[in-house]
Amino acid sequence: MVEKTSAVEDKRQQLLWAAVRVFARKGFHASRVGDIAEEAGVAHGLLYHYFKSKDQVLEAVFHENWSVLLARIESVEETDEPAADQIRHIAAIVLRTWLHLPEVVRVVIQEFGRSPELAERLGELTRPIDVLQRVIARGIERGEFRKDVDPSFAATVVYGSIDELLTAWVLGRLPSDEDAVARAEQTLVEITLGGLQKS
Amino acid sequence: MVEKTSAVEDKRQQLLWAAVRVFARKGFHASRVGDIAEEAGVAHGLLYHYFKSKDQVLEAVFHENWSVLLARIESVEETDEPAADQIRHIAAIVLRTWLHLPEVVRVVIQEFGRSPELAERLGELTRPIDVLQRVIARGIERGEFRKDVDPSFAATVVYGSIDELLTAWVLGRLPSDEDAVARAEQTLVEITLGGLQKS
Amino acid sequence: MVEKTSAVEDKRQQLLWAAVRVFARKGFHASRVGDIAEEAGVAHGLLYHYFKSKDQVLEAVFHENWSVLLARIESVEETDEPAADQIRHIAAIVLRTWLHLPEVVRVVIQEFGRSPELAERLGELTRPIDVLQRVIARGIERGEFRKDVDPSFAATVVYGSIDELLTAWVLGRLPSDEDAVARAEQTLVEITLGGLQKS
Amino acid sequence: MVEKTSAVEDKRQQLLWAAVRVFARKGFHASRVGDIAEEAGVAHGLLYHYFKSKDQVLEAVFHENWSVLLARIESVEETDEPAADQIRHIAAIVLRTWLHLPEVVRVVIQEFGRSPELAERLGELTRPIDVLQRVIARGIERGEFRKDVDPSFAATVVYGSIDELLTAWVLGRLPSDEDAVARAEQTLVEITLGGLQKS
DNA sequence: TATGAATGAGTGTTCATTCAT
DNA sequence: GATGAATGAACACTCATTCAT
Repeated sequence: MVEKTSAVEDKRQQLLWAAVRVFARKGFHASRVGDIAEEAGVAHGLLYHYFKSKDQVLEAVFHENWSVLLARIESVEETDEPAADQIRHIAAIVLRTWLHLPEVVRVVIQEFGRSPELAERLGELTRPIDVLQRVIARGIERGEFRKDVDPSFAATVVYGSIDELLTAWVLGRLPSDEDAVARAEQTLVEITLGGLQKS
Repeated sequence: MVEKTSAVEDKRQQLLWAAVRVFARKGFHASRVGDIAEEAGVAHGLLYHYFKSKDQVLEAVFHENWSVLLARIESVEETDEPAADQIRHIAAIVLRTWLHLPEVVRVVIQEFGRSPELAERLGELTRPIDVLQRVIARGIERGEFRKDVDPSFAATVVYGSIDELLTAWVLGRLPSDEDAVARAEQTLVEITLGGLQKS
Repeated sequence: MVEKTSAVEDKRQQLLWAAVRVFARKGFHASRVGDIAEEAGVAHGLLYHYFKSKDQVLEAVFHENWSVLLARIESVEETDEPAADQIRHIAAIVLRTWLHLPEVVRVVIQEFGRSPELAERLGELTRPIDVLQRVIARGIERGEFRKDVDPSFAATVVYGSIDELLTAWVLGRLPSDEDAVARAEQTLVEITLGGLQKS
Repeated sequence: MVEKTSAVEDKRQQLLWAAVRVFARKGFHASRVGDIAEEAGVAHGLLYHYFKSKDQVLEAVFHENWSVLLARIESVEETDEPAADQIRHIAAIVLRTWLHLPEVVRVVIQEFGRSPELAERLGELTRPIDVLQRVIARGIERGEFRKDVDPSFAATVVYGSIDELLTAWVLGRLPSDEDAVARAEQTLVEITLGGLQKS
């Protein structure tokens, strides 16, 4: 019975992974439902057993990957580390996802970054920024950060840096091997927290 | 004759502006030719008098907006100001363009900043991020910036911050009146150059 | 064993009743196999254990309901009552079936009464209208009805009246409680016969 | 310019007539959009210039034919003829439509008669019954008809007779040449009124 | 029996593009 | 120039039917 259930879940997952790969390769709009089914090795009709529409597949790709990430990001908030370390951890969580699930990151970055309507419909997209904002606000309160900085601006800056790094990797503009990722994480935190200029 | 020409240019411009607004709202792929024509208040057939195809409209948006912005950004490189000021000016150019032409900024960032195909097709014109990278590299050479930071990473961080601010404005997540824009510009440069942490 | 068999019949009957209700509501063509199964509370695959196809379900509805009604109608023909009473009885049989099995009556009238293809496929079984026609013809022969009326026209008028009453009930245009049904039966016969009978 | 407008209307009308012919021949559900376009001699895409969907074509077929009929039926009410003549005229209007527009009648009878949902959506379908009901009610008031008959039942009987005659013609169950139509009209009124009128 | 996953032919609909006026 | 009717390739989606479990 366990096998039965998992077999069912398998097909859904197969389709979802196939969709991620196809979307990552050709973009959502250029991907046909048949491509996804073919990639998954099933008839295209089956896709409609598990998803209501092609759009819903994209949403599922998002929800079922992003929500995991979100949970992990939000758990960072509960630690009593210094704010700087919390930011470091959040950056690490997001950036390392690139190493495990590059296609997912590619799809999220390319499709959601390019469609404001879509991004708005899936409001959760911005929740990492909210976490960052709270972390920074607490850092300011505790005297760990400068008082003259607006937490919402600062959070936007940090998140934007993370997002842009992923974009650079997706587009192949920056090296993205394991080593480079580790260095990027380090540099990102150093710059946003310590600044570029000599102090 | 001047009037005649300018009248002609008017319709073309109307279509171009309409395209920018529509692309900004829905993304290029999800925008239909009919949407653009409707937004411009003309029949959709007219679009094909001025442009060869929908794709060509996007290219025109690119050439006739991006290149202007880019020229201004590149002109910053030629000054002999300190790198910090150059970065400040580049940020100011982009962010203030928001006040005049928010949709143009949005489309440029969204479509051109994230599409490998487009970049290829349009001949990989220089991107602002490249300008930033050169400015930072020169800042390091001249001893104005820390030596232990990779210019390409640093440029990504700065550019990402700008991008995310614009995104926040587009989506209404942050205030974007003239005052807020001025403060954002200030904060952005302060953080990326000086860091969040107390020094 | 009886129970076993009846349990089997139960599911088949459930499907058949469900089909009748769904057909009555949406018409045969617009009804999906899934609708029937859902209405019956079983998996749609089960339908194919009991019926070869969706078409066959309709045929079964026909054979297992229409023929019963028809047999009762035809039995009226065998009595030696006056034609007027025979018509009265036929109307009563059909209209009162409404009280017990409104959907069956509806489907029978709707689909079988109006579909040339079906009539052909099902071997053009005798229709109530034919019974009425014979009854009226005999009434004329026996001098009970006016001689100047074509029995086929007259039968059409009587049958049409019945049909339209049922339609009005199905659509809720006329009251259809037990009392109203009794009165309708009375009025229908009075009007159609009032004209047919010698005055 | 008149020609231009009429040419445009022509294509819409061409499609509408084509739809009527195709629906009459194969039934709505079995008719493909391509069939209609082919019958009209245009590309199938054009259908969507003039109609929102295949369903809407059916509705248009109905509205743009039935409403003409309705107007004529309702105009009968305004005359000060005896109720019997008014009924005679209403029957004549409907029955003679068969001679001019047999396919339209066929479609209305077969599709709307078989789909309660559709019939309900297009409530106007029943307005002839309402007219008949008012005519009969007035006939009773003026002492032209029996007082012991419910006008709504009586109207249903009369309308049902008309409807069933058309159905019989559509299905070829009764002769429907010009002569037969004239006789049917005569007989129908004789029978239904013979019963309604004081004897 | 009973389920519902799986199939795939069939079809409605969209939309970039063309073209007569 | 300007319009919007006309085209048709391309695609998403449905649903009757089959079949492994």
